[in-house]
Amino acid sequence: MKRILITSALPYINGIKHLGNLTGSMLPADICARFWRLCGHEVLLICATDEHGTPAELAAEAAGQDVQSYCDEQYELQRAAGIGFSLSFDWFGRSSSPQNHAFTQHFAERLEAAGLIEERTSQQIYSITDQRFLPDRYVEGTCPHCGSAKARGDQCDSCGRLLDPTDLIDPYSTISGSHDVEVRDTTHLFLKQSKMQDTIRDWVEGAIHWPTLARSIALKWLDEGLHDRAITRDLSWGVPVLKDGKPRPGFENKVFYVWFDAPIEYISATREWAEATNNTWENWWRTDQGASDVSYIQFMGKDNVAFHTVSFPITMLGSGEPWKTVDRLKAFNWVTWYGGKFSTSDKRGIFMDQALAIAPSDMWRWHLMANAPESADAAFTLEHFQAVVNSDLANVLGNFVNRITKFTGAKFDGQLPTGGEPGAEEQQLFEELDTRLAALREHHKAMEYRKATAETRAIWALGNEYLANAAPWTAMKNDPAQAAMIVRTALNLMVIGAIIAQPFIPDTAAKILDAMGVPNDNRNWPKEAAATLLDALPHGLACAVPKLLFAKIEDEQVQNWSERFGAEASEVSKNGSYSTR
RNA sequence: GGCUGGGUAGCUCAGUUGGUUAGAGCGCAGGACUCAUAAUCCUGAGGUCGGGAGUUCAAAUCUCCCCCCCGCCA
Repeated sequence: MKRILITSALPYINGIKHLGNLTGSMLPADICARFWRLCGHEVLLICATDEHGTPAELAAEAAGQDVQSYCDEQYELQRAAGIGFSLSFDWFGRSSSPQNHAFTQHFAERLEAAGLIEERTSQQIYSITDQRFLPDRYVEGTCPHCGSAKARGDQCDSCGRLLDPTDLIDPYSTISGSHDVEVRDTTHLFLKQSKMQDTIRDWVEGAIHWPTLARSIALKWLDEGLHDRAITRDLSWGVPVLKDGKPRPGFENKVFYVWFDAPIEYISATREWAEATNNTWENWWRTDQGASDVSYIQFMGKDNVAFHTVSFPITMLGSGEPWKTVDRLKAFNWVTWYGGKFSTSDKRGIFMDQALAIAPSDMWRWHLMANAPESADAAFTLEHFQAVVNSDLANVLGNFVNRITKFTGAKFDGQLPTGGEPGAEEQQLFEELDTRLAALREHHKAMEYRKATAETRAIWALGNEYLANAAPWTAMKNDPAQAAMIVRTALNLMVIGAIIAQPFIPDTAAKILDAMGVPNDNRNWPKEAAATLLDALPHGLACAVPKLLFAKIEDEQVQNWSERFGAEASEVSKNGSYSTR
């Protein structure tokens, strides 16, 4: 039995996530976790909300709430959405937890002790109206190079030049629009990433199980040279900065930067889980306390790769302590809404709660993984969703289950028939199933979910093919024993089809397995040869006809959703808000 | 401007270390069956593999140049 730690990138707290966010980390992490659990391994699946930072404060303000209660509320909404999608997190934590405060402060302390932290003073724009320092992207003004009036603090879109907010002429706050701003000195803790250059390079070069995309991103950062980064901010909501257990002098009104404390929450959330369930977190994260045999897999969107392959490892390795670092990681591209970006402000796209309100979670899970943005961005369209769901789920799987269970009900009194012996037709089926099961397993191990769904579907289709070839309705007339054997084989095949479908469509798979009375212990990933698997159910077993598994999606529904969610070939806006933050 | 990734049948995508007639699903056409959610099964049509040049007995697959798309970085 292996021990497998799986983390999903943390969804940001400012509202329910859209389908793209779900597809890029939370859903595939869940698929992966479910697969390995079915294989009998010990899995710990961790996720949490990422709650700190300016966007959270502003979102709370916009909602007319204090940050704490805003986060409390949003956390519950996101947790509920996760449950709605049957995401099997062992723990869904919060980066604002006391555990994360403690770990974040601990890491900072260790990094300082290792000589990797120093205080530096720099100039930033302070908005008197908003009473806060403005992060680069919240300052706009006139570009000193090209004169464009709409240059952002980090970059001018007009001439493409990178800027420092203090370069801007007549800067103003994008929060309030106020020009009542000034340049102020502010002191922050800087993490001397440059000193970790060689350590990180060695570590990345030893990471042989990473996809090339992740490696190249990490190496690119290293080749360009790591910059020292400020890991604190002038905010009140976040992890306080301490020195010897007390507020650090000069940092009373500062907190750690959200990107510093967020990944640490992977560890903290594990601790939250351990404390709540009477388990231990150390044997998952400390290689000196049992974590050396843990296999750690991370899921994330492409935009998060650098933080997971460089920044977070610097925190861990820089501490000088034996932390478990990532072994394998899976990064996804974007899901787009009809080729454009999902956009909250333009009401374009579907969010997790809305999705659940219009179709069952299994439909979304299946479609999103069958079209996962693994090699490139993938466009989500309602028309494609309808086509895939109707074909794969309703027609191929749903109809197969329905036809064989109904036939059993009508001709065999609803009992798994006995009698008859498998022949050439079955032999061929066994061989094909063996081949396909092996392939499916490999695709899951490789975390290739487009391929895994295609293979899963092919196994369901085997059921329809087999019935067409074996034609039990014909055999029924002249050779009842033969018909019994065919029906028995098909019912067993249906159960295998449900068992292997569990990672993708757990709710539906459970309906099928429940109807067949398959006990939980017998729902594990199939290991035996097909010949054995296809006569595994006890003869005489009562087989119920499950309620219709999938109602087809009608054209009128697509039409209706289209109008509701702004489906149209949207213009791709360069700065659309896709990211979770 | 630099760097990933992508550009393969109408659509969405596979194509391992270069090697016999380039594959799958959907869609389309024809046929079969009638157990089933007018579902299913079989067969077929359809591609000069973004463009050009080169290496090779042989290139979607390697090299060079160019064009287009998403993204990251400067």
